[in-house]
Amino acid sequence: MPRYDAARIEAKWQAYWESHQTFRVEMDPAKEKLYVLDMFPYPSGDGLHVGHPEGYTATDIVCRYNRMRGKNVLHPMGWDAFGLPAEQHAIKTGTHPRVTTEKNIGTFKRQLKSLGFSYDWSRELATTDPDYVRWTQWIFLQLFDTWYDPDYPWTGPDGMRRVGKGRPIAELPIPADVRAVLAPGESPGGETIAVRKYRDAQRLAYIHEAPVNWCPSLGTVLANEEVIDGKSEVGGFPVERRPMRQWMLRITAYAERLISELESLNWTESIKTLQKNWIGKSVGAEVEFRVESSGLRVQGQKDAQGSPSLGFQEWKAQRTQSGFPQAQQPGTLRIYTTRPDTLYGVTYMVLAPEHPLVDVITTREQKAAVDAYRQQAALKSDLDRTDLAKDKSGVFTGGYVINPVNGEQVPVWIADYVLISYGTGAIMAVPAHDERDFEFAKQFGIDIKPVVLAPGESPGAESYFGEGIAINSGDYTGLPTQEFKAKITADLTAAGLGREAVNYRLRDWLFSRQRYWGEPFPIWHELDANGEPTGMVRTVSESDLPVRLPEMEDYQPTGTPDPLLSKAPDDWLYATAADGTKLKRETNSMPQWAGSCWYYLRFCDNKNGEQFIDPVKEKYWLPVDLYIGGAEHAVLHLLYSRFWHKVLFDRGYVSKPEPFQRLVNQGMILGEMEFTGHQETDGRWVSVTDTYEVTDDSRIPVRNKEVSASLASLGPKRLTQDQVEKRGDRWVLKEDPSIVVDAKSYKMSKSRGNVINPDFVVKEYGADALRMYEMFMGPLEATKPWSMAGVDGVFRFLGRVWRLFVDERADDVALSSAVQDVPPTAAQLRTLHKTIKVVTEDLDKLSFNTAISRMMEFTNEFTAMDVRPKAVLEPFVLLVSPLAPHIAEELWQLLGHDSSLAYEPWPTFDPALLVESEIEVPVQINGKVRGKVTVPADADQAAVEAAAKAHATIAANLEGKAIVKVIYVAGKLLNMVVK
RNA sequence: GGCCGAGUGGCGGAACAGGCAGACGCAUCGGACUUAAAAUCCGAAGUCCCGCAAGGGGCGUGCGGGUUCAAAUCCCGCCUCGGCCA
Repeated sequence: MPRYDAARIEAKWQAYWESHQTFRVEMDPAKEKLYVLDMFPYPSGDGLHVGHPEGYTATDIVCRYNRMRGKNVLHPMGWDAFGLPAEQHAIKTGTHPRVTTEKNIGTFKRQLKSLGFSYDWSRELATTDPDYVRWTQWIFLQLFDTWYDPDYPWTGPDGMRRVGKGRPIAELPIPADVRAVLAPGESPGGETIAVRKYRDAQRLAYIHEAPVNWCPSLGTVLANEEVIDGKSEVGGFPVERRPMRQWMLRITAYAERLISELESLNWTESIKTLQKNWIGKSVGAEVEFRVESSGLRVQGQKDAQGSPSLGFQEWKAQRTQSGFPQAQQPGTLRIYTTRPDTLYGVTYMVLAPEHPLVDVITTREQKAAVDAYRQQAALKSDLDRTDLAKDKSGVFTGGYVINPVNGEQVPVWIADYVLISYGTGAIMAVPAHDERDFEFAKQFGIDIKPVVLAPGESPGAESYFGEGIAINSGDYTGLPTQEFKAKITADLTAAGLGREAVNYRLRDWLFSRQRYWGEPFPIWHELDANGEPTGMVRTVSESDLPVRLPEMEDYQPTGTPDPLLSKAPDDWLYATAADGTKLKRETNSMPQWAGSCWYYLRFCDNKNGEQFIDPVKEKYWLPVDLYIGGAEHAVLHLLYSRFWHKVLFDRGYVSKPEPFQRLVNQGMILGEMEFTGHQETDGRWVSVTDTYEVTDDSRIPVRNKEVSASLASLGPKRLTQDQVEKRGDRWVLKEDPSIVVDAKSYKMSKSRGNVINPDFVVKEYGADALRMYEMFMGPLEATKPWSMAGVDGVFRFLGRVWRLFVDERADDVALSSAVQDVPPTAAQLRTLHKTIKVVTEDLDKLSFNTAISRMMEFTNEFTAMDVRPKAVLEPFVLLVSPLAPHIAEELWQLLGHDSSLAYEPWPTFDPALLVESEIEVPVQINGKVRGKVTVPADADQAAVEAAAKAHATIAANLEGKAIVKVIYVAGKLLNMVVK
């Protein structure tokens, strides 16, 4: 009984592809290339999830289809293998993370292979491979060796003219005053400490003392996303803000290009918007306010120009001459604002609590309060500080500055709603026209001074946050916001008091982790005679890469903010340079993002021992033509890789400015739909809409979704589909339709117990059925719920395809007698060619679900036929093959072919064969379909009209009415408007 | 609160550029095959009303309006859900 036996067929063909190296690919300049990439997975201990094969199947279909279309297809797979879980496991069990990782990779690889994906496995790589780490570190050295010159005009290999380029640090001009600084024993013109420091401060990879989320209880630093309400997401332990020495990557230098060069990419607008919003460009102005010189501390202080403290007017006069300085000068406060048009409405200033000027400006009387506030603010994360819903807090410093436009004295506050990392870390507050300033001023009783009038309004409103017409603004009064901004920015620039400034929400990338299981930095710190760091660093030479991870005695956190690698053995940690300098290794490690930033490059040339990629191969394979992965990486991963790519581009290592030409996010797969009822302890059912708020001694019925959280105490109960039915737009209990139940699909999660294991599906239904189902569920990009019954449905379809060819009642697997070498009929040819057309067009659109529908229709039609011409079935097998490759190969072989169909030419359709001789035209009266008429395909309007009038129902509808108008859409529809 | 996306039968979904709403699949119901079942094959089916029936009619794409001969599709105003950001 040769039934469709997925297990047998799939094992057979997977072995065939492997032994024949069917999908091995090499560069071939004679052939057009196609690079199709999946976001490689983190090999977790849980194994593959049904969400993974969704994207992988989509890319695999595209690859198999395009191979048949003659493209040279690169389709690799690898592992994003550094990551926290393996290290957490090491902390618990002492198992080396590499052991855990390799084991997990083994599982993932077995699972992926069982799905029959046409990867070129010879290109497999893991970010943890020492050979890969070597080049990740090498790229880090390029970042370290690069500074961004924002004014450099150049034309790239892509032919585009740009201003701004990442250039070798050796080309960085050293200002004379830096060159002039000589430490004892240094001679002019050499590599002085001052020059080195100057360079280090300009590099794309630089060391920065930055406040981070330090969680003492967990012994680690946490990412912002891992901190909720000032507590660790895991365990709920307190988290401190604490400044730590960190490696940063200067991604902000590329912010503008990361926005503008999105333009040419074939990504959905929504992902582009997501990236743009993340980068968050704003154009405004920097303005300097003079610190009031009557203040105690400022007295006698010298200002920037070296002259004794000047009065406000003299200072202004001097500024008009000198222009706006590059950096904030002593005796002034520099702020960033997006609304320079509201300068006349400033009633106070706010410094971030960490702002260095706080120490200078705070008066003796206020010092205690300010110190206390700073301490308290240090404990909060940026997220908590800017949360709009929270009460505003702040303290007056006692100091004042002078508003440059009107000479008014303005009090200076500190408040944690201003972040040190955004703009200049200080703002001018205009409570009348900024929501947060308004809330703050209300709370502390500060003046509110309206200077913008909403269009069409009359004065009187206390606050207005939009654009409008200026009032109470000196000579600027009457100007619309946009004009005002432009004019005052120009005036401030001319007066040396301000300048236009662009700011980004995007921050430089914090690139350090205190973990073991990550790439070590190829960096040495110089030590002085006492073994203390001098602040000078040097790089590990390229020939000494990779810097391997040391073997550790254990993986327990240090209990201090010191990275785990600081516990490494001394022979790893210390060295002496050829010049006798004592060196200590950098002990931070790189974040998981690092490895995933450039894996798409290495796939093109994964065995190269000389270079991270051969430029010839880079030119041939890049960019990635189609990149598919989850939307959770829509921002960070894509932004980071684009940034690295652009640096490599500027430095001449890659020839294309962008790595991923087309990007598609697959939607999330939810668990099966669940029906949940809620039951009282005594067994009575409670409607979801009638939940009870449980108070101390009574239950108050409410009709309020918000309290559904309290349902847990009432005992939610899973119901089966036959216990419920739909009434209107809600689901109710069958036995008591007054009880409304919940009907919802949830995210798959271990705790909910609704996770589907692909191994199970493959075992029960086969890989082809799983692949087909994943594609048949709905559009690739949509979120959609899993349904095991749906898997069963496509499995039955594959069985029908099987029986189209194979007689199940025969003893051996052989072609059915219905499959004959006879010429197809015109109708059969039409069906075939229509199927070829639809499937081809759908695959081009990644519209897999409709392609499958069409194949089902084909199958249904031919199942009914006793004679099935081979000439029709053969092309059909080819159409099926990208989606269900195993069964297709098997049927192809049954049809008498002795090699894989993987490179058979894709069937083409003949439009002439699609033409029908007769067509059915729906006939409408006043836009409502009243009947259909069948006419020859070439019938003209008159013929269709005549046929329509002869139609009984239509004739009845026309009776006694006058035809006012007739609309005829050729071959599609006839609409008669009657009165 | 802001930005992006989505709401179509019992369920997943289809409908190209405004032209027959519900393709295809699941679940359901009926029939055939079978001693019986499974499997398979054939068929019915948005919903309400009229009719013995063939058939005919009303209502229908989250809600309310609008444009049009014609709206799931375009416009205006809402509601709900999802994602991202705050």
